[in-house]
Amino acid sequence: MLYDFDRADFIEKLKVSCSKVHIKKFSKNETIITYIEKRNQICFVLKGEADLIRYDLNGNKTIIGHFTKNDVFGEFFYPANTNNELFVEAKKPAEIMFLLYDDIAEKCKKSCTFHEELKESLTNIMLEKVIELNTRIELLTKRNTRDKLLSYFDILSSNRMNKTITVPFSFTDLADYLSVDRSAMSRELSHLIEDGFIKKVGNKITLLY
Amino acid sequence: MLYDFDRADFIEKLKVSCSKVHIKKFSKNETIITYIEKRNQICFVLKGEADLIRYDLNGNKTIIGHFTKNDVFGEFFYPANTNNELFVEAKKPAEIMFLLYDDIAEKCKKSCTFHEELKESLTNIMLEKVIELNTRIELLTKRNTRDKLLSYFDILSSNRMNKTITVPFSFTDLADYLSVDRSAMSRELSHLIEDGFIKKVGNKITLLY
DNA sequence: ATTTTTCTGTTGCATATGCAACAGTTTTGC
DNA sequence: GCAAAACTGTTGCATATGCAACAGAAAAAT
Repeated sequence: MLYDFDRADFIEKLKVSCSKVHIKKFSKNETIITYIEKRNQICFVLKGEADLIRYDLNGNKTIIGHFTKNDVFGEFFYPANTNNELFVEAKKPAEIMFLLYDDIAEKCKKSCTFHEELKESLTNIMLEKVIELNTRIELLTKRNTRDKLLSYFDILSSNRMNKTITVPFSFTDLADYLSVDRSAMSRELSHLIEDGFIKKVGNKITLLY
Repeated sequence: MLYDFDRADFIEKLKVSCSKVHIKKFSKNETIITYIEKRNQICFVLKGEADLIRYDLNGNKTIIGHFTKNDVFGEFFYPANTNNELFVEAKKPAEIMFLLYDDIAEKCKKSCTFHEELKESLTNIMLEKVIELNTRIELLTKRNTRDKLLSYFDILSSNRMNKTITVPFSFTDLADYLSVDRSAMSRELSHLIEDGFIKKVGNKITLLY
């Protein structure tokens, strides 16, 4: 069944048994890929963390996605006609595995022992990606900063089944992720504390409701 | 190659040769599905138009997605743990084809002549969905209403390769789609006209830049 | 250990946005 | 064909948000 898919297991298998992949290390703040030409590239995070970042024409930065171990990204998943500068940057020392979709679809047949399984896994990865993106859309469609913050905390909280969560961003980056001004978000965090919705110690947030 | 995938063709094939699908007609404003239980349902628009709608706890309406002929939707693509009321509603008289993922993955083998192709097509559909959602995220991360409107018009314009576009929504619904207040959006449209960015006749918009 | 850079929480101010209300128009339903 | 409902553009007002600037704290670089 689809929802039992074990991505960690799949990535490990791919790493050891497919000759078409290659792996590269990146130090902090290094650019992993830019979104301009490799229409069929798929990337897997083996270690570390990375952000998908956009700068628009006004210089506003937006964190489109935040990726950690076993997450997947790449231009393969992105519309080709975007006008903005897009790139993925390592936020912590990272190890990334690269793969071309064409190698799965066509040429890999001889070298991989689990070619069919690989193709099916790709479907699973897509599905997870779709769900991840729909979650993000739910966040971004909230009408104000307060609701964005609360929704974001809610999602983290229910994922980890814990009322206390550790924000995996700096608050500067969280603002870019929620697509709001940093100082305005900071102010709203203070209000949430005043109003008794949350408790905040460093980057640990406890939901009080 | 993946980017040559012909979804219209695929849907037609599925319709005539798979015994597992069923087709149903809906009149305007009728609810097609609610997102609560059918975790593996996939829906195809054969005719008409439909919106994926969310009402949050404050009663705010958001149009999460807008679907026309050959578009795909369904709870299969949505995170299970969402707290909001979600449903798809026909905006024009619609004909929808329903399919369960499990039927593709397992049981369909005997009845469908093109089972393998079907599975591969599903990957393509997922990929298109991912790209569609990433486009939507680009829109929603714009910091203000003006940029959202211009981005939205840009996307329509480049899709149809025409500086004049027909907005497929009422302006009321467009506001819900961009996740902004209707009157504020209306005001901003007026400013865009004043400032010479666009021309507007009814629901036809011409980009002047 | 020391310097430099980044992050954080604040605040004052300008402005964009949300909200409510209204009237004119268009669309829908009967 | 008529009445009801939905859509549209506008406005006044309250407020949330963006923007700029600042100082102290924390983290990174040397």
